[in-house]
Amino acid sequence: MTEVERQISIIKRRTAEIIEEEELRSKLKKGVPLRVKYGIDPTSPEIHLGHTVPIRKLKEFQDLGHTIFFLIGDFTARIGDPTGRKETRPMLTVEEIKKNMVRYQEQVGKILDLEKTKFVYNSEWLSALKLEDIIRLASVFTIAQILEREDFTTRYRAGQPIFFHEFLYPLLQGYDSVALKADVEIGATEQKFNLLAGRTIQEAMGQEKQVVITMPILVGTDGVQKMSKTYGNHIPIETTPEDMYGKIMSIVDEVMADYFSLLTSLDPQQYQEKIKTDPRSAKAWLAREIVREYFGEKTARKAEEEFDRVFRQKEVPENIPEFTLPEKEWPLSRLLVETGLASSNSEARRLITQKAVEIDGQPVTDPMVRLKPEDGQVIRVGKRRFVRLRATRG
RNA sequence: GGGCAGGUUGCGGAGUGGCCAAUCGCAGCAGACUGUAAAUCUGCCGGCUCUAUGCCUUCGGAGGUUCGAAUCCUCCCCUGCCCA
Repeated sequence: MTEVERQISIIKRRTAEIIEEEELRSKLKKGVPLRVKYGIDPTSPEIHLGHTVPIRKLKEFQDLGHTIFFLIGDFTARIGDPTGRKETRPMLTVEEIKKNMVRYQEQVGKILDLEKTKFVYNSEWLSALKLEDIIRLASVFTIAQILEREDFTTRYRAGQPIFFHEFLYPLLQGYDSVALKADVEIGATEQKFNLLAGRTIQEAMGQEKQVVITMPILVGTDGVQKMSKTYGNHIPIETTPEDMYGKIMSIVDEVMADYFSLLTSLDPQQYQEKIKTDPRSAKAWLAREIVREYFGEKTARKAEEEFDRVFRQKEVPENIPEFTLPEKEWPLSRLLVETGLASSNSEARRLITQKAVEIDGQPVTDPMVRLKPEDGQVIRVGKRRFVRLRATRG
C-alpha cells in the first residue's frame, strides 16, 4: 500500500461521508501537509463527548503530520445565531469569549497536541469585510439553494421565522475556508450544508475546493436525540471521573456500539461480540475505556469500583459534597433546600413524601420532621445525590 | 401599506368570563422492577405557608370593563400567511 492509500484508509475510518475522496487523494499526492479546518462556536466553554468525535478525527490528521486549524467563531458568536430560538441569543463580549476559549483549549488539549494546533479567530478576517465583499459573497448563492438546507425548509414550512442574517452564516463559514485556504474541513453531518458552502465559495474565489469530511453525530445518553447540553443528555469532559463513568453506564444499550466506534479505538469485532454476550460488562468496559482516556488507567479503575459500590452494592460514595450549617433544629424540607438537594420547599416535600430521602441509610417519609444536623450525617436524595453534613455550634 | 391567523406554565398544544395554577402529550423528577440502563407500572411536576374548600405570582406588554379575566374592550410589541 502506498503512503497515500495508507493515509486514506485511516482518514476514512468512522466518517459519515467524504466529498470527494478522489480530490483528497490528489491533495495528499502533492506531499505537502494539508490544512485541516475545524470550526466551533465559542458560546459554551463546555465540551462534551459529542464534540470529541470530530476532534478525534483531527487528532488522526495531526498524527499523520497535517496542520490543524482550530477555528473559533468569535465573530459569529458576537452577533448571535438565533437558530431555533425564540429569544435572541445573548451576545457575548470579547472578554467572555476569551475566557471561554481558555477553558476550551484546556479541554481540547486532552485530545489534541496543542503545540501543533493553530487556533484562529474568524473575527480577524470577517470584521474586515466590506459591504461590497459581502454582497459579492451573497451573489454566489440563490435563495433556493440556501433554502435547500433542511432546517431552513423545516422552519419555513412550519411557519417559523427565518431571519435574513441567518442566510449569511453559511456564507461566512464558507469564507472562513477561503481565508484559511483550507484543504479539508471536518464537521458533524448536520454541518454538511455549511461545509459544502465552503467548497462553492472557494471555487468562486479561485481557490481549490476543500474536501469535506462529515462525522456521524453522537446520540446522547437518552439514545434518542443528538448529544447536546440543551437536551440535558450530554456527558461533559470536564467532570469527575465518577460522573463520567456513571453517565456512560446510563446510556441505553442500543447506542453502545456507536459509542465504542466513535469514542474509542477498540476493535469492532471484540466489542460487538461482548455487547451480544454480556451487555452489562460491555458497557462497563466502554465506560472504563473512555474514562481512562481522559483520566488515566488508575482513576478509571477507581471510578469503576466506586460505581459498583454505590449502584450495585448501594453504599455511600467515597467523596461526597460536604455542607456546613449551624447545629440547630431544621425542618427536613428546609435542610434539603439549604444543601441544594431540592430547588424549593415544595420540591423538597415532594421528594420526602415520595420516599426519595434517606438519612444515614434510613428512609424518612415525614415531611414535617424536624432534626438537628449531626456532624457527618449523610443525606441522600434519589439514587445519586448525596450530601454530608458538617455542623457548627452556635 | 392593506387583509387574515396567531403569541398560554421547559417544549408541543388545550382552554374563550367563575368549577383555572390552567386538560393532554413530550421532557424532567421520585418509587417499584432491573444488569447501571432501557421498557413497563405508579406518583409528582409554579411558589409559599406546611397541606388547607388557604395564600401569592403566572397565560406577549400596558391600561380598562366586571363582584370576578388566560378568556371581553382599547392601545402597543412580536410572528406567520395572503395581497401590493
